[in-house]
Amino acid sequence: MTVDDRPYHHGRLREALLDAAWRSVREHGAEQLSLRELAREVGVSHAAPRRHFPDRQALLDALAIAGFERMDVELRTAVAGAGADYRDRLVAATRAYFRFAVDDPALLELMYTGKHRPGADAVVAAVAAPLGLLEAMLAEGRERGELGDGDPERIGVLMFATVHGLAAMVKGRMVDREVAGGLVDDAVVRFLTGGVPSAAGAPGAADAQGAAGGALWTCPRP
Amino acid sequence: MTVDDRPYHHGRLREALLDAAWRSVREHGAEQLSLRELAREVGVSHAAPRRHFPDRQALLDALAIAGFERMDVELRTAVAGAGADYRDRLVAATRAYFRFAVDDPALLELMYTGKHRPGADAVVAAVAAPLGLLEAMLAEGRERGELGDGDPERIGVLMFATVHGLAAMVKGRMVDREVAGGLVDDAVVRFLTGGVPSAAGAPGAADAQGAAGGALWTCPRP
DNA sequence: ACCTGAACACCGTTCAAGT
DNA sequence: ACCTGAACACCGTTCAAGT
Repeated sequence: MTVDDRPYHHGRLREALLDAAWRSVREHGAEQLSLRELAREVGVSHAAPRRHFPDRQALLDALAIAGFERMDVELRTAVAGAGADYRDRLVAATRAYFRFAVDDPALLELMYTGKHRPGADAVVAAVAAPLGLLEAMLAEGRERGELGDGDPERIGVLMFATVHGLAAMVKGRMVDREVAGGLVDDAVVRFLTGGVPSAAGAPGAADAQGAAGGALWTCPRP
Repeated sequence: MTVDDRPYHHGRLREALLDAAWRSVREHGAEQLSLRELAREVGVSHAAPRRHFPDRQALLDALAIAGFERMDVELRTAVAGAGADYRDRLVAATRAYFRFAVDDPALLELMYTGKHRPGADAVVAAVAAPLGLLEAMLAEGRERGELGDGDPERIGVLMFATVHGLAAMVKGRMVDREVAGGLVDDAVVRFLTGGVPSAAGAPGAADAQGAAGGALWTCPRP
């Protein structure tokens, strides 16, 4: 894995630590992350990380910031690749958020818990980029007359809450990923068309429900 | 605070530990909880908790179970005190969940992370009670014809996602509690009437928005 | 400039021993 | 039956010292 006998003496330690930390958080959650284990994994003394991250929280903050940056890239890439139609691009954005949240739930949690910790200004600043995309898309929808009589800000908050909440339910094993994904698509379309998200059968959601035909909830009920 | 010189030798240790743990989690989160500090606080040796909780996780699980039980009580109390009208009772239930989630976010997180950990059967079982209430209320709504043409199961999942998501946004300081609470009421009513939750002005939500008049989001944007 | 090694104060867990 | 005290292996953080 290493090029020579002293692999991390030349400025790659910071990146190597972030890389190992990301894998550790992804697999075991931020709570389990151990600086000493990270240092061992990377082949460096336990005090070495201190040069790059003053303490454990600083490393977690850096990870959270990188997470928001990656989220922003993924959202914008998804929107750019969705073609010209406004609704397609909005669906692509919400799908990308849902996918990010479901694929890496521990990172998302780290991002939000890091954000509302006092003194984490850099983390708070990092959230502005992806949030700016949502705002821009809703402003565009308003201009295009795609939002009906709805208030763009209310639509934005409720859309975020719905997608975020459905992702949380998938994380908590209350609904299957595919079912929740179908509900995301459904909800977004209906937020635009003015229908209620709860009615059956939306453009792209039929197949997600279809064959299974049974219960939506996956948790045991009385 | 104590009756005599040996205050916790007679079976009250378990309750005292859970009580201290609940306060600690509520204030600093589950991650920060220290068994040794708890034992110190309660006035007992650091090994004493072991008689009642085999390890740290067992104490957290007991706390999660107690959390679901308390949630169930609060939901049912709220519904019972809301009068006879179906919609009032449904709004009362969602308000109670929102209130629980916003008032004690660290406990809620502990409850859900504890739930989807392998081997936590007792925690999984405890979630059935409050979820049963939601299911019963939607079944009643269907019988009463209050759900329009919507599928009760889809309405249930989406309502849960919306309320849970809005509570998460309050926790993350993305929206104010009052604004989110107004959106909860609004969304529930519109899930029933068949309107879209995003449109402006719902029965009980006007005042929550009103005076402030400004932005719904409370986080910095570009 | 970047990393090491020893030291300090904490932690969860275990286990023989006390009452 | 319930609790104590010592022990073990970990942890984050600090700091003088090495290259």
